[in-house]
Amino acid sequence: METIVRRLRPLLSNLRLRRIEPLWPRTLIGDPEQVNAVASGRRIHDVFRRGKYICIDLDGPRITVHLRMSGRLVFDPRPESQPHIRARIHFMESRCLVLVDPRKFARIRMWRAQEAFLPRLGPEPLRPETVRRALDGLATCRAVKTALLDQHVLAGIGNIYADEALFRARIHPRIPARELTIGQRSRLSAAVPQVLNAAIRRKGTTLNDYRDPDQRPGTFQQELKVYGRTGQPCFTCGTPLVRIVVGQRGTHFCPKCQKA
DNA sequence: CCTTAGTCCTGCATGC
DNA sequence: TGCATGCAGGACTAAG
Repeated sequence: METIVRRLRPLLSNLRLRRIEPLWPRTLIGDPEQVNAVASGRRIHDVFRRGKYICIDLDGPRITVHLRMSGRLVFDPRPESQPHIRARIHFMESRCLVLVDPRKFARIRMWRAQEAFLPRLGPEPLRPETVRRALDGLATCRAVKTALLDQHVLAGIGNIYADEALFRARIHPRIPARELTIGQRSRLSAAVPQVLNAAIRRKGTTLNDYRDPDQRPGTFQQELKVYGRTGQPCFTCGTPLVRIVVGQRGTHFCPKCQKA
């Protein structure tokens, strides 16, 4: 999302919104007529990211886009276009931002200025001190991996990056969050921002669907140590990596480096 | 409040 | 080859 926002910001700044056109009804939350009545004609003055939400601030209201797993944004697509277009955001300047999403999970939402923007999200996990504070605030017996994925605890960590951070911190994903030792907390606090910032430098992780608004893939998949490597040897110790389910999520780890 | 399970969806991998 | 089946997954909601 960070990579997408960085690409999107210069493309969208100062454009004036004409209309949001949902093609799959559930993609746009709320009544399209009302949404457009509020948002139409307004100028974009900021584009940024909060957690996994892309935020587009107009003069007053805010548009958020959540791409979930398979969503993509395409700016000014060629006329021949592509399948799975779920919504189009049209601008007065004859430009267009298209949401493509095979699985139909992505959502666009308009927020009025006076209402609280976004769900209650935890802090951004890009600095060790922030992550450390969040981990120390956890009194939960849930698995540490489940806590990392909880957007109320920290906002923006997805399944891939949770597995990668836990591997780098040498922590078993099922350890109850409140039972983490001081050493484990320190290692995880360092590992989470390390993984996320490295992925941002590599412009994201492209496994199947992910592309930036210019349709360029990321390259962080080359740096993955455990995610999607079930049965392959651990880069540290050679032990075959294991896949389990934690909090209904596929979870990849090294049974030797990440002891229970 | 805390936690878990179910829901939404389709493309792709797998197996017969 | 063709078909059926099962699985993945982020956030929300309902239920325990």
